[in-house]
Amino acid sequence: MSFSCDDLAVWKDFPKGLRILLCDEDRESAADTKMKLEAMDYTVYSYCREEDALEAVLTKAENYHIAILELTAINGHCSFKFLEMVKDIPTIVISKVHCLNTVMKCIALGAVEFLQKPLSEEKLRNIWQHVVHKAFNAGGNAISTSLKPIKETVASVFQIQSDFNELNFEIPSQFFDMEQEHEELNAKEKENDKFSAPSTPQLIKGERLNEDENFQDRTDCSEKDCAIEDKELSELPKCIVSETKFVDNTYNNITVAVNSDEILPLILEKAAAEESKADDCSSGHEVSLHFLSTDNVEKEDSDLENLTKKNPSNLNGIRGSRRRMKIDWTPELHRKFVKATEQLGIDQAIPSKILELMNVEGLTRHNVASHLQKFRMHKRHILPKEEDRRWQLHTDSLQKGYLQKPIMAFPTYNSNYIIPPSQAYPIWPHQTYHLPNVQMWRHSGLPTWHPPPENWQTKVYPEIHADAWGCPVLPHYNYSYGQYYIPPQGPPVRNNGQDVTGDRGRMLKSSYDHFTAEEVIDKVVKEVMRKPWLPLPLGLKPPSTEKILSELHGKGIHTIPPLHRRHS
DNA sequence: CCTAAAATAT
DNA sequence: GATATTTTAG
Repeated sequence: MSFSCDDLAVWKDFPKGLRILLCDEDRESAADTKMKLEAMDYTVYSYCREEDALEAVLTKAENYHIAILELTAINGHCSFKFLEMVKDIPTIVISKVHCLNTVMKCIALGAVEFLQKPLSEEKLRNIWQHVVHKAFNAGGNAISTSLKPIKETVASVFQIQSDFNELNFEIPSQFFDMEQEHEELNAKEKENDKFSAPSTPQLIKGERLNEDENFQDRTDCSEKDCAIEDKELSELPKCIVSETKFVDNTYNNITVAVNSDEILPLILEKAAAEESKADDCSSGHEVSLHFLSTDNVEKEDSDLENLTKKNPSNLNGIRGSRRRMKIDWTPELHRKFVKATEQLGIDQAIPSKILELMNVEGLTRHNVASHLQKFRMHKRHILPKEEDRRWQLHTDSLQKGYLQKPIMAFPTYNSNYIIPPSQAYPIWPHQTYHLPNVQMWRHSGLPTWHPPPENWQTKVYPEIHADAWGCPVLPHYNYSYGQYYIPPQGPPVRNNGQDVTGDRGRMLKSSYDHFTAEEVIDKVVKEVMRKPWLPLPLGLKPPSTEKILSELHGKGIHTIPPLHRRHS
């Protein structure tokens, strides 16, 4: 049970009765702290050993609203086990240690605050705010009601960057992936300004603003004090360190594009959903990024509680994850990508340029590079080398031009044909379109293979795209499976609604006119190979035994084990 | 900065 | 288990 806004709403004399887990090895200070807290009508559960505290939390996390953990350097080393493991309870670290590195690490590990011992009543008084803060962030009412569109969000992230320079506070570069993280960190600063987080005079943020030295130079802490050395800090796994940036990253209902599998993606996705709604209305069709998250927007269960249940892998909380938000390569986005790629031509189509041309907010070069990689692989798969070669032998010069470029040919843009926006893309199946449907053949309007029309290159069949990534040719399939017949045009063959193709046929339904010929073939081949026992798709004639045998013979296979002959 | 390959997430 | 995307490494 995570603490939510609802809980807060019914809590009469909040924060009285706040349940605090206190873990301090120093009995004296523990007692002192406990006393102070109890004076404020907090309920304190005190532990001396980290292990005990940990066990208590892991057993019954809902028992505690907030944790106060003392960090002691033993032989110059601190244990961060608690911070590492406990993710769903706001944890305040208290310590005598005060070197920035240690503080940093704690924050990186998700601590909501770092308090210098000895603790004063003053420092402890406002710790309840962390609980509230968490409740707000738990996806309750406040958040769901007024989400900003993601575009704005992202935009704000970028604008903020300029503020950053004024801070004079540099995060060691090893902390961040240089592309965007700075912006994200900054967003945090800005957000903080808007809606101040619980803080005490010694909050890190304050230090950042005032400190003139940069982080690396900040080694003024004595060796004793500084439990963690720079080296160790720098060796912190990025995944952990990068979490720094989303500590307290959301305030109020404003969202910042940062990493978190839990809350933020949900928010972002909602925002994205809202935006796409808006897009539907306006025909302006700006491409925007859609971030994927683990959880489904449609479901309105945005409670942290629910979220955390769904993701038991990490010990939950707002600070669970590290991965960058996934980008949903929607058909629209992909279309932009392809367009940019086309425009650049094969030589120039590199991530940075594509990115530039695409001009999509928030998209990174990495994203593009990755997509490009996939795109190329896709091509490669569709036009395997060997087939490629064969193909060349059997085609006229017109086509050679395309195919000689081995794998990743970027055909020239075909100006003779204007692709209707509605049909031209997506070139790939989108996640939501799901699987190959063999019956695509019926609708695809693919030309009968063998005699390609002379104007092959310029003629575009209704549902074939002048795909940027290769000629819409179907070489190898023809080769290995023999001829197939597709009604050259006209309405799809329905066969009186009867499903001649059995199981394969059932997969019909998606809109295959979104696919290129290649893709259709690719899918069919895959499907057929996956379930060879099913009948071939309508119009696809199985190769004759003779053909197969001679083919195998040509490949040096002269004997066929009985099993392989069962169909003959 | 680019690409390929490995790691992860879905 | 396959696929999509991110991260890492060269």
